[in-house]
Amino acid sequence: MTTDAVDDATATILHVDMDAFFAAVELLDHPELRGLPAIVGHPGPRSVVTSATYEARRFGVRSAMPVSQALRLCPSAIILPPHMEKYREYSERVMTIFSEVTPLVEPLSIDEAFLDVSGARRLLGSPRRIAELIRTRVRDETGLTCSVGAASTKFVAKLASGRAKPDGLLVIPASETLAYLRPLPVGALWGVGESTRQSLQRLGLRTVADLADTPLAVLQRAVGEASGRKLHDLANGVDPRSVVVTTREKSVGHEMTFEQDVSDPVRLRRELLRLSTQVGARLRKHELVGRTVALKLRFSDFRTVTRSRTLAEPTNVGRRIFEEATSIYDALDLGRTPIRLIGVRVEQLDDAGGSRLGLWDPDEEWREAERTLDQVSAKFGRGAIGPASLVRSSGRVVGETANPRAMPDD
DNA sequence: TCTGGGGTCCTAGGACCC
DNA sequence: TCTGGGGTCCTAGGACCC
Repeated sequence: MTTDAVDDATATILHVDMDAFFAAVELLDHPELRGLPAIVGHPGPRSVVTSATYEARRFGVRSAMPVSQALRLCPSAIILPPHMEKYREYSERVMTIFSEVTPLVEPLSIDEAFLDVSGARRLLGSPRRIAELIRTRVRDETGLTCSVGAASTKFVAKLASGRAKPDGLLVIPASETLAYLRPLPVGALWGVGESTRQSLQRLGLRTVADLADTPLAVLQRAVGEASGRKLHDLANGVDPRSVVVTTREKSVGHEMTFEQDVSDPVRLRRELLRLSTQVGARLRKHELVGRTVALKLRFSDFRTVTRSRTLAEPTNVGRRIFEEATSIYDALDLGRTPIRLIGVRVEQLDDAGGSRLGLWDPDEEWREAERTLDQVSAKFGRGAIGPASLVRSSGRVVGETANPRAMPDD
C-alpha cells in the first residue's frame, strides 16, 4: 500500500467544481480569446457578471459585480452573452462522467457536485487517484478543467476544492481537518456571509478557532439557534450530512428586472402573465403541483417585498398562477409606483401524480393566455397590449422564450 | 459602485387546535 | 376569572449560495 492510499483513505467525499464554468465553455467556441480577460453577462445596463475568466479576475472582476463596474476595473474585458442551453449540455456531460465513477453523485448546482467514493476505492484506488481520474476524463472529454477537493466531510471537501482552484486537487485527511480549519477566517465557513461575519466580529470572533472555542449558547444568542449550532459544528469539523442522490425541488419561480423601472400596470400584468406561464410550464414538465403562489416586487430604491397566498387546491396551470399573482398585486394597491423587478414563485410543491393536473395541452393554455390578455385589453383600452407584444415584452430576448409557441412547453 | 436570476434555509409572530 | 403549553400552519422578510 502506498503512503498515498494511507494518507487519504479517510477522504472519501469529493467536491468537484468546474473552473470559471460559463466563461470556460464560451472559450471552447472562441479559442482566439484564450488568455484574454472575458466576462459572461447578459447584455443590458443593469447586468451583472455571471462568470469571468481568471485573466479578468486578476483585475478584481468578481461574480455578481455590475458589468459596468467590471468594465471600469478591466476596460479591455470582452463581454460574452450567456448560452444556458450549452452550459446545461456540458453540465450533463460532466455529471455523467461523475456517475460512471460512483452512483453516489449529488449535484449542487449546474457546475459542481459531491461524490461519495467510499465504495469505488477497491475498484479505482484511493480518493486521490479517483480525483485524478475524474480531472483527466473531464479535460479529455470536454476540454474543460475542474478542481477537486477530497475530505471526510462535505464542507471540508468544498473548502478544499476552492483552495485548489484553478485546475487543482487538494486532499485533506480527517486527521488534518482541524489543523486546516482553525486558522481560517470565519467567512470561510458555509453560511457565513457579510452580515453574519459582522455579528461575529462584534463578539471578537474572527477565526474558525475562535468559533470552535466559543460556548454554543453564546453563538446561538448571536446568530440564532440553528445557525449557531451549525457554525459551532462546522468550526469543530463536524458535518454529518451525507451525499444525497435525489432531492426534489421545493419551489419553482421566475423573475425579471426591467431595463428601466416600469410604472404601467398593464405592462406589469403582461409580465406577470408571461412569468406565470413559464412557471406553470416548468411545474408540468417536472410533473409537480404547488399550493402557494408568491409575488415578488422590487422598487426603485431596491426595497423588496414578497406576498404569498396558499390555494385551496394545488395547481400547475399558468392561468391559475397568473390569477393569484395578479390578485395579490391588486391588493397591494400600488397605483403607478415604479417597479424594478417582478417575480412569481410557486411553493409547497407536491407530485402531480395521476391527477388531471399532470396532463396538459400547452396550446390550450396558450389560447387561454391570449383570452386573458384580451380581457385585460378590454378593461384598459384597445391596443394597450396584444398577444404579439408578449414576445418582445421583456425587452430582452431570452433564448427559449423567443418563440411564443415554444413557451408553454419550455 | 448601483446592485441578475435561480434557489434554500431560518426566524418570528399570529392563528388555531388540543 | 384568569391563564398554560405544545404543535402545526401560514405569512413576511432576510441571509446566504452559485
